[in-house]
Amino acid sequence: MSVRVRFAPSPTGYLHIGAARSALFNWLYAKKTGGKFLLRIEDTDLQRSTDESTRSIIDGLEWLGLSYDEELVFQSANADKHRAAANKLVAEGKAYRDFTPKAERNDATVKQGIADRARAHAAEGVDHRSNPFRDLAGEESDKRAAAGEPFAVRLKIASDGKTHFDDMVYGPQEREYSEIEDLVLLRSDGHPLYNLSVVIDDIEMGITHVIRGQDHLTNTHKQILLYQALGARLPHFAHLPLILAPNKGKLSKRKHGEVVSLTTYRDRGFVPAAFRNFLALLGWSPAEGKEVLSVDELIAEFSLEHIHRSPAVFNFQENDPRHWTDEKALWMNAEYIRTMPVDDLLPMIKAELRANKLWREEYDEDDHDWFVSAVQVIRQRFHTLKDFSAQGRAYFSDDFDFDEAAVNKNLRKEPKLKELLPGLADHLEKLDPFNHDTAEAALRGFAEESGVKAGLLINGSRTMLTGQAVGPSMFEVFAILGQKRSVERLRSGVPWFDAMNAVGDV
RNA sequence: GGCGCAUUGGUGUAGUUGGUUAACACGCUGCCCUCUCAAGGCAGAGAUCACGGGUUCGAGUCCCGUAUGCGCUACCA
Repeated sequence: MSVRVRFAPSPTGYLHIGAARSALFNWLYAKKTGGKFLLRIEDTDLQRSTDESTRSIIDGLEWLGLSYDEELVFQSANADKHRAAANKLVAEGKAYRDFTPKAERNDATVKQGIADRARAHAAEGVDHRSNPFRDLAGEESDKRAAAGEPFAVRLKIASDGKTHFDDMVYGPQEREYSEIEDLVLLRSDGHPLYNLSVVIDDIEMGITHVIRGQDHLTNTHKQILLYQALGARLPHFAHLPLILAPNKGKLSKRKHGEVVSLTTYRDRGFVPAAFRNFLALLGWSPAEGKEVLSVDELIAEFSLEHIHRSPAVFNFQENDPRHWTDEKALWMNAEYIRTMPVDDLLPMIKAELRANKLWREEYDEDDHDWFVSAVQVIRQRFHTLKDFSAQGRAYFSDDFDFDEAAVNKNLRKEPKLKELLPGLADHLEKLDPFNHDTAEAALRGFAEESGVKAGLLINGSRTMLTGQAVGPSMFEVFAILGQKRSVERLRSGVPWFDAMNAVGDV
């Protein structure tokens, strides 16, 4: 039987990186086994589900390159099937109507409420099979239902025995029935609940392997009971270790903000392949040590056996712009930016420049070769796509900012540069041809005849031409910017002439 | 409260029939390269493998206990 896996997020917000990783692992498993990867939106919680969120999930998967097979399934569309299944279980005596009035719960205190109730039950000796309606006669139950009395439907779980399954990641698991309450399948308003819906939908969609977060590990036992009650064949289960915050707590948007949202990485200039690669390494590692892996390599290397069981910490420092997300993710992105095939990178840079009004159509036409060579040079030290429009701005526009510290360090510190730089411009202007080597010879010659170190002119030029203190080799910069712009910028004197006497504001 | 899962340097991980100085990547430090910053090369710091017992000639690897963290326990998903 061929593999069918699914990613089943609930559309109650942005796509969380933990969920994105689940999607990735499901997708990789499908590709690895030649199976199908399906997407199901679990929107049964109507109050909290939004179209916007669904949109962002789909966009996020697309951005990561995780395309799904077959039609997108909305769980809410199957509600009737879920209800029918529950009613069938009632008719078969495998589930029962519970006429106990619904207890109101406050979302904020549920966890505490659960613990309190459990403690109280233990103290009073109340067990999970003590529901008074559990063994209500069928006729009586039908009569009360027909009379319009509200009821929830609960699965009737046997008093003795245990469920077990062999998790593909966590190994053999078992749980006593006595630990499991008769779970509610249908709310008293007829609304099907999560455990019922997933099981029915997974059966319906022919899912063979359920790969999801470890937070569902213990729920699996309840779902197995449902599969059995429904007489359905069990899928294989594989649970994934959770991704935690640096303090080993839960990673949540509430507490940690946008670092946990996949779209943040897109918006902050990540190359999708780089982030996908990084995500793949959270909780899984390839058999061989190699960590930078193309999609094809990921697929070839991927196996559930190499997923490990302890939770992974997603390392980042809040309030520190330099370490706003995991350093390894940042490194991975830089690695991709400087080493990936330039043709794959170009469209992303184009989009970035376009968004900042720095794109010119000539870059696709007459100036294409120039554009490629400029990218080849500057991408070497960039970390995100954003850098192309920020630090890289001077390569694409004459309107760029000067870094204050760079101006102080490379220009203001040596007043002689006020004359030297225009002097250098005069020499460069005469060059024919103008290129890396001739520019270097001219600069070094001029430095010697002026009695100054070449480095002084080089660093001064860097700041005059790019506004920055750091960047590629200066002669490469001259070559990229070309003779005309190099000469103009050397003569412009903008950032420091005026500021020398004045207040220092550029 | 109960049940479950986990615990290897700061982080991600390797180590899966128990057997040399616990390996790799990111990060960090230093040196080289050099016009700056990266990249790259070289060198280095950093782990009594959560803790305590036990089994064994020998344990990160097996067993028991403890602690800590996380998850589940709901007419949430």
